[in-house]
Amino acid sequence: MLRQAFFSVNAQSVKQVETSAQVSGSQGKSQGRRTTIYDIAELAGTSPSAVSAILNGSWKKRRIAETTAQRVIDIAEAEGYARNLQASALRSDRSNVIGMIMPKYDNRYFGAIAEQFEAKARARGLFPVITCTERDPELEVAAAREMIGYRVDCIIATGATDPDRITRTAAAAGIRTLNLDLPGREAPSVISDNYNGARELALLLLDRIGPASGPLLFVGGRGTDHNTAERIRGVRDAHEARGLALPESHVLTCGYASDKAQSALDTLAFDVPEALFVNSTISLEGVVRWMRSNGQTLPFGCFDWDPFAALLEENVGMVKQDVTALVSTIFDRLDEPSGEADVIQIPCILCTE
Amino acid sequence: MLRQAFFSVNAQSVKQVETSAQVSGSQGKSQGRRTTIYDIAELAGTSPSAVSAILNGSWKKRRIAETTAQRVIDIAEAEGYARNLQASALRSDRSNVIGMIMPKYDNRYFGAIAEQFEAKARARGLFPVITCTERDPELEVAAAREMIGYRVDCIIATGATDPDRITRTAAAAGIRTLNLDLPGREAPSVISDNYNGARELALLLLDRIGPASGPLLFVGGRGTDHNTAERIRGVRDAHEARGLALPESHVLTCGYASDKAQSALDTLAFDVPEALFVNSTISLEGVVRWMRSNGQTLPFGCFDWDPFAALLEENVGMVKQDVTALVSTIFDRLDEPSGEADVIQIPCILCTE
DNA sequence: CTGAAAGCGCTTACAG
DNA sequence: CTGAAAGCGCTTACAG
Repeated sequence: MLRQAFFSVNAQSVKQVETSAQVSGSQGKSQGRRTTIYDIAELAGTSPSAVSAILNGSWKKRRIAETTAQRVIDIAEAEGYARNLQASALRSDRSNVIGMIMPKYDNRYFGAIAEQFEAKARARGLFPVITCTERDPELEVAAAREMIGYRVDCIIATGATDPDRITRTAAAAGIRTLNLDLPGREAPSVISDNYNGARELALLLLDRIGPASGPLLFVGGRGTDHNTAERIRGVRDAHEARGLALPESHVLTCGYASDKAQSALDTLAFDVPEALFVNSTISLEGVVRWMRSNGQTLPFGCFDWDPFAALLEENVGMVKQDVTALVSTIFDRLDEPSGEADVIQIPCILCTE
Repeated sequence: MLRQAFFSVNAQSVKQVETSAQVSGSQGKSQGRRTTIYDIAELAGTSPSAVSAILNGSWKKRRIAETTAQRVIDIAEAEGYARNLQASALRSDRSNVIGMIMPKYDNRYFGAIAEQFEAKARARGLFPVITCTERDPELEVAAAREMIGYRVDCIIATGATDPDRITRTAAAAGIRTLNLDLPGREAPSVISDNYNGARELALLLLDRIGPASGPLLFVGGRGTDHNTAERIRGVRDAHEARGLALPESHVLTCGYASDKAQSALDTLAFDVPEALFVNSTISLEGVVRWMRSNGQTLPFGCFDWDPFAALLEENVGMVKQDVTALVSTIFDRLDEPSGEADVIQIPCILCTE
């Protein structure tokens, strides 16, 4: 670990830092109180009420003189005024913060959801706040409680293990909840059409390996979660459509961690089938690692898309969830009046490469 | 798009939703005011001050009767009380929120930083808040301003285009700033040792293609950003160490988007060199797409690691940045007294597979 | 040892 | 049309 003055490693600029330390040191606390609307009111020769209205944009209805408004805005700028949004939220009972709870950031699906959620939230004038809870049910409610404490306007529970618990906790504080990716019974949900996505991908795989070839091996996910259950149902129906059966032994719901998938394959009690249906890119990491270390090159399909996994030679197809539609639909549901606790399903896109 | 009652698609559970709509409707607003410390004080027959102390944990120093404390805690629980953290922060001038600004969520490096940042923040009793700014300098300061408005205790600017602007904006409100991944001159920074990581990877590539083979092609990144400049310097020095020169024409700093990398290769004015040094997994996406559509299989090395890209046949090596060390070092710097604006560099890990 | 009171920085009906 | 005043839900010195 190297420790050095700024850019000193860089041959291009050996210049030393001069002001920085003092600057950051002298600002803030030592400079005394932060500027408030009272300071600005005094400076501008008007009332705090007027300043408040001008600075939060509600002044058009207040018929405040254009010149006063401009003066106040200029002074605020010059003073480096930053409205205290906590105080504002406390008083007005609207935080303008929208929270999202997310399991992980380790795949493109959740990453894309996070980015689009933030963009859409900002477009509505809301401040987006995301927190990731590692698929841990306790952490999920703890994070929800925290967001409730900060009085967010709404919580979107993405891929939550127990969305209904979050909904009930939030409801007790008068805060709405919406479910994304994994459905709940007590709040509106938007999820992918897992059944049809999985069914199409399974048909593609079965037709690739040919009619005489046995059943697929399903790898990954939690047997208890709604999406995995639906995908298994889709895979099973695809088998049936081709006159095959999917035995229980061929369904390895070993969880989402990649090691789990790898060791599930290592300890398989029978010959590995001719093609694999992998239930997430995370599980796929373990599957491909297992193939590489066992000299196998089995065709696979994966529910969820990743740009590099798509380029692997064994890849037959990937199901890409329609993040744009998912996120925009969840924002539409924010506007629904009462909030029927039904679920909207969004079709997936099958990417064959 | 299907819209349906919960689970009605699912053959396993056709049960209809009964209570949900009413439950979420009757809670909150319609139920009247949310519970406050005054309500609880009345219920418990004690003072709001005592309730406040008990519920925020400061009561040990206040020698409050064990029984009173327990009674208050039970009542709070029963009433579904959620402390208003805004009010608490406003009064105590400590929000206990720590903010992070992040460019994107579309690669494993930033995803891992986000997860570890959150874990470490929670371990310190801080509420982590991340917001992603799409490499847009204006959005970066806008997001910083927003966080300042909510009076976060500290902002960590990760991979920021103009960290110093964020530092100055925050300093005006008395809020500290720390830089991660990309350094600034006006706040403490923690970054990867880009020079040595790039140099080692370039040596690996050069030795792979052999002594007679020409220079590498450097693809991706912004010429203006510190990390890219350092990596180019490392690649250049590696060439020199092998008695080669890296011509300017072989440095394609075409930005971070994958399309940019692809079209930079498409419009290359000379024959493509024998191996590529790719300056991020995002650029690598475009590079590999270009190779696939041009029937090329050039060995590449990439600065940044991705589990699937690592398995591509053309991959020679990937530089994995040490996220654990980066994040724990940035939290160490949070504890430093004044805040020297120097930069600490963390060595990278070269993954050859 | 405990509670009453002031005040954090805003917003917003309300009276002038 | 504008400003004084009350109050959002807490915390914390301070007096009893």
